[in-house]
Amino acid sequence: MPSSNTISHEIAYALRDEILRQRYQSGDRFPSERDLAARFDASRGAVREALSQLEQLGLIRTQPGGARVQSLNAASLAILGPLLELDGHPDPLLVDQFLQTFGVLAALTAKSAVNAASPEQLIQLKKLVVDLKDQANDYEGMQRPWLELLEAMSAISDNLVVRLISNDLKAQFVGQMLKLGFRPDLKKGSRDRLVTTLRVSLNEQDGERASQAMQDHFEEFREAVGEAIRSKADKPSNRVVN
Amino acid sequence: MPSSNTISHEIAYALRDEILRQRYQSGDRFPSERDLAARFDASRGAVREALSQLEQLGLIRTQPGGARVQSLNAASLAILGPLLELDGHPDPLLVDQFLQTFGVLAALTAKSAVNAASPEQLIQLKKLVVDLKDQANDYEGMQRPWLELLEAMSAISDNLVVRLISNDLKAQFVGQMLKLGFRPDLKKGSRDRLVTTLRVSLNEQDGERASQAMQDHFEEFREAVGEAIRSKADKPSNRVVN
DNA sequence: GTCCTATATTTGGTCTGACCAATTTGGTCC
DNA sequence: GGACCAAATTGGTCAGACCAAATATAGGAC
Repeated sequence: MPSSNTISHEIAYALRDEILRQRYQSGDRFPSERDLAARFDASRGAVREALSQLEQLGLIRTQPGGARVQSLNAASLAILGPLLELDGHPDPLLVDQFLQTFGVLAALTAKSAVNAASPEQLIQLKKLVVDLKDQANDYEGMQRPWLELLEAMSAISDNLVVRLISNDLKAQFVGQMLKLGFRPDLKKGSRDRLVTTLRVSLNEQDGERASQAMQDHFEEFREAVGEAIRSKADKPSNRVVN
Repeated sequence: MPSSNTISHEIAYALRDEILRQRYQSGDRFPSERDLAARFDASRGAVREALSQLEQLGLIRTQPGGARVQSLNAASLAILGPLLELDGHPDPLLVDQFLQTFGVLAALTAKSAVNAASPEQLIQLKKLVVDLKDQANDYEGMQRPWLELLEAMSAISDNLVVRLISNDLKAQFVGQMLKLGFRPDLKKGSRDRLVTTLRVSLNEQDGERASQAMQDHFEEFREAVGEAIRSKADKPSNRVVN
């Protein structure tokens, strides 16, 4: 439950949690800085720095006269991580949406990468795909070449927009998953199919096909994760909506 | 140009600009808060709030002993906007990447929305598609129903991850485009094709087809924007003096 | 009673100056 | 040259104060 070494981060963490748990309605007045300083037994400066963080997250909007809580839908992408760890276990729906989104971005990356790759880069990618196939079946052993392949494709496609999104997404999601010791296992058939199709697409430099392979693969992965989550937590989750 | 009413925002703006212009190398020491306070003739508190913003953007990392500049690739999505307006005119490559990314996300939204829509929602969507067709040819007149359609689809598909990404993306990109008085015009044929295909997909509740239509439309839009930028970029830009 | 306006209060934004703890830095000693 | 220790630097926090914008309140006009 920790989240920081500094007081301002602790305050920000606590307040962020309250907002994410819908303790305030969108549009509500937020407690004044002086009240918060008293409540957390901190200085107004520390509170202000915490509020500054919440403002960057798009959770509140400050203005002389008072701060107000904003709609969650207007928030920044950076709240995904906190949202995922709200109740100690990830919300299945949110995880599903995450994977779906990450899937289309990965597919786009694959398409661009394969289409734009130089001959040398094609060779590099082929090598990584082989690694993917030869790798052991344990989770860590398989995860590394997989991430390497994604990273290589990302570097080749050189799409800063996708990279920035992936930064945020990965930082928040992967971190949460690992923290929970979460290892969905992917059926071997799915991986083999991916490897085969990727190989073909690389040989023919057919980005569209690579994209499709990636998309299909993520689809299967998504289902595997969904099952894993369902079997792990039967407890009802209170998803935050709207 | 300035960018805010408060001093801390102004400082953050200036420093962000310098970092984005590669004035510092990744890993470099950042000037101390006291130095910055002296330089901007402001209090240390105001500087600290500015640095807090930069930290949220992932541009710097602070620590007792000194702050350091981080790699741009590790930054948050929120730097896209500032990056777009760096030299007064948007970087064509970045704009292209943006539209490509936004396109696949819009396609995903369309697929989910059409597949998940209730009968009433299908009717609503059809209505919006008709609006799209009937609308006048001027830019503002066409932009509204288009945004309304996207918003409706986003609400129906209810994918918080995509929504959050789109928030950041739209906030930064659309704002920049409008600020530059940028109105790429889309060939009428492209719009008609989109309307027609969307109609069919709605009638048959075929998400896949809606997705494809969206994707194709964005592709054409992307090319139109590319041309518009190229034809505009000939004018000399008013560079900021270092 | 309702509506509008002028006033008082609350609130965010900023400043000054101070203290602590962690990190750097620089020099010393081996 | 490298390991080690002391001093200077730096970020994190606190306290109290002032201003301007926004809000809440009281009062008057209808």
